[in-house]
Amino acid sequence: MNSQVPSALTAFVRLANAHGAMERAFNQELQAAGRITVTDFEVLRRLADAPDGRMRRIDLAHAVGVTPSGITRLLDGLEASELVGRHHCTQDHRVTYAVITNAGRDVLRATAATHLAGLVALFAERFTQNELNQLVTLLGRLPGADSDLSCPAAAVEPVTVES
Amino acid sequence: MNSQVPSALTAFVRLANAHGAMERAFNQELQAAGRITVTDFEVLRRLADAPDGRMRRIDLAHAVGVTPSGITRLLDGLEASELVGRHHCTQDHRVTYAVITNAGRDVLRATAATHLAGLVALFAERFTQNELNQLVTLLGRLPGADSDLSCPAAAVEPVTVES
DNA sequence: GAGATATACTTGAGTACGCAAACAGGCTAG
DNA sequence: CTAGCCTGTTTGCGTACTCAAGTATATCTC
Repeated sequence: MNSQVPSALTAFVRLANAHGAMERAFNQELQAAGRITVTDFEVLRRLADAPDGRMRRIDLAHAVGVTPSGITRLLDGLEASELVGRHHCTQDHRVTYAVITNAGRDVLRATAATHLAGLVALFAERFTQNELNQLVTLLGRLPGADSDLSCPAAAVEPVTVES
Repeated sequence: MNSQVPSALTAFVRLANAHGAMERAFNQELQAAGRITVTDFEVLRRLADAPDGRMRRIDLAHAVGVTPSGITRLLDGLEASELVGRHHCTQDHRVTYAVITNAGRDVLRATAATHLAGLVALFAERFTQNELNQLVTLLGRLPGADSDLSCPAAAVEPVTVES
């Protein structure tokens, strides 16, 4: 194992371990607070921030970093708990929107308080604001980066949630 | 969503997305090269680097960031493909070691070349050596950090792999 | 306007974990 | 020496995805 390798490997391993540990911790926290997972939380957050509280499923999938089939199953659960609804696009019948419901916003509010506090505390304990910013920009260069698509193709038609 | 929060949240989201994207990419690469996953690779690598090519299962679990039950199932697979064997500790009958086999070392060699090259390339494309070091130290402060336990409680007794 | 191709989404089957509980062996205190 | 606790491991059961393949719908080309 030659001598150029180690830092790249270490970076990857640390990334993986940190992600695993944090995800596990936050999942428990969120499970306790509102019976949702970290990914569910991300979905609700994205929807709540999007215009009209809705997004195309595929954009949502991309935003939270799962595959199209992943978002289907994920939303299956959230639809079953009535935290999001679906809304068919009248212009393009291929696409359907995921729409956050009032119940969804309630759960988001209820969980956001403790979750975000925990998140902030975790980072505040270990980094100065400066270091945190550095971390964010460095992570942003990695593949799969947020791409923070500010929800294109939304805010087009009136919203009517079904089911 | 108040104004202190965003960088912590962004850090976490980027971490998650980067990890997901990289893991998926490397999994495909490794699957093609040697029918193993990223986690399998990590296990083989750790074992190969450990004295006598063996580690206590629980230390291994911690090192690669899975739970004890996770390591059991993970090693089930590697044992089935004869890439690792097991070795009972004669001093403490609770513990059993995972031992890398010759076949395991072969697979590791075969996959390491391309995998590590890919890893290095990925980082080299995006970061200077300096930035990479920064990233590594910042990530090292996150929970679940490597703790690089240099395999305590190993190198004690003669190794005899069974089945 | 008829294919061909691309996009959005769903479904079937499989996998890689996790948690909680069970169990076995070891350690300590009386 | 025995009762209680701690540690290492496995097992049952559940879940959150993945990939590959299938179905609609849209778009592009001639």
